[in-house]
Amino acid sequence: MKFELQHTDTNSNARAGKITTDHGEIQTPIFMPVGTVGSVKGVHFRDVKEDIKAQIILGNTYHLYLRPGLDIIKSAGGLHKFNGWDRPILTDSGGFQVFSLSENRKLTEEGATFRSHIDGSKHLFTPENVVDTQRIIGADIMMAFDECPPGNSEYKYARTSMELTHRWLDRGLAHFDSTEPLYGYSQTYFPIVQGASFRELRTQSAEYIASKGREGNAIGGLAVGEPTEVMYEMVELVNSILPKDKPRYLMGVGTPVNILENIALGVDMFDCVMPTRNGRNGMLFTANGIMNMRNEKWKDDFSPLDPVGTSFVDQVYSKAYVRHLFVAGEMLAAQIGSMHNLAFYLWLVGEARRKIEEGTFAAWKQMMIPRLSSRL
RNA sequence: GUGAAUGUAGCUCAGUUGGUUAGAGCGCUAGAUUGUGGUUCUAGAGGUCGCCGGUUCGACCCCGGUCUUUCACC
Repeated sequence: MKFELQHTDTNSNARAGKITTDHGEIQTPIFMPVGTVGSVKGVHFRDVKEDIKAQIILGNTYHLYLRPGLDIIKSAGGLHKFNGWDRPILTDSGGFQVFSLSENRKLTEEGATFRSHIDGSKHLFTPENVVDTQRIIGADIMMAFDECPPGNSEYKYARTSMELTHRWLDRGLAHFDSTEPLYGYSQTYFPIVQGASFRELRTQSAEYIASKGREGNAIGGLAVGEPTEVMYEMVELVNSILPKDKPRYLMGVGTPVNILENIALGVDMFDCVMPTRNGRNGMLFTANGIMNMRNEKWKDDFSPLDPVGTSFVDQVYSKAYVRHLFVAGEMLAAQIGSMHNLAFYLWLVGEARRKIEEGTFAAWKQMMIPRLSSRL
């Protein structure tokens, strides 16, 4: 993987860059649709590519390991071959899911034991076997196995957790560096900054992660319950320490406003379930504000779903029809909502990139923020 | 025709020896959702308790009448 920093904004820390992987290039800043079990829920890859214009998607180690399982993915020749997506894939390590989904999880120095949310079976994830799993999946970018403490964690817990994450990182890196990709293309490994909402811990963690000199770095443990302003404060602090010539990935964030604010702070990569999960349930983000498509007020509004939207669904379907589909519980509603939101997110980061290249990003961001958070 | 049931929120139903602002689920109307279990939470609106009369300090509840629906019998 290579990263080329192409433009830096004059009035903020926003940057435009290019990541090159063996599965193609990624223009940053970028949003990565979440494809947990190897699919972007409800959307064909034809549309993810051509309509939404996604350049990279996520997969999830925890989910893919449990189902369909590593034997199947290995037999298929990796996730790209299995699901037919031929552009880059990033896999989350499963650390977050072990803590948010599974039952009876137990942390030890060795790793995390947990019970599957599917059948209750018992499993152990370690920094080493999570590398092996991501080798089998064949992710272009794999993530370190970390612990993600809640946003309201106390200092002592946050510090203990961060220190464990750092020790796990060293083990994961050692294993990564001593193993080879399985399918003939290169893979890279991003470490993750933790430290909850404590400046001191975030500083320590960012310095530790930066010292590893990897090809890209991630910021985890944010947007997990802490106030939004605290998230921005932590990102600003961490980005002042992480190297400028490596991509920075803010995990799990966020709303359209969160994304613009964090681009301004120098973040290059984002992923979030919000466009898909909320889209499936009728909450649509647009350049002019947020629409809840279940609202009664759309029942006889036959204008296009989003007149300035870039997805075909925005022009082909009316608001009234989409409301009808949501109220009726029609699966097409979920598909339309997901496509619209993802296309909008990709438009948003693409537009941010163009404004950075033009040198007008900061002003554009200030103009956009009140619009993005208004309700239609 | 006779007998027995039934009637409470838009729907399906609880309800108390007769006691103050009559409840639930679903639906409806809104809000939430940040490294995804195709969701899940939260709040709100909505009822002259079939109708008429009676008993009682007080009736959704007891009594009489009447109408509705259902079942059984002749």
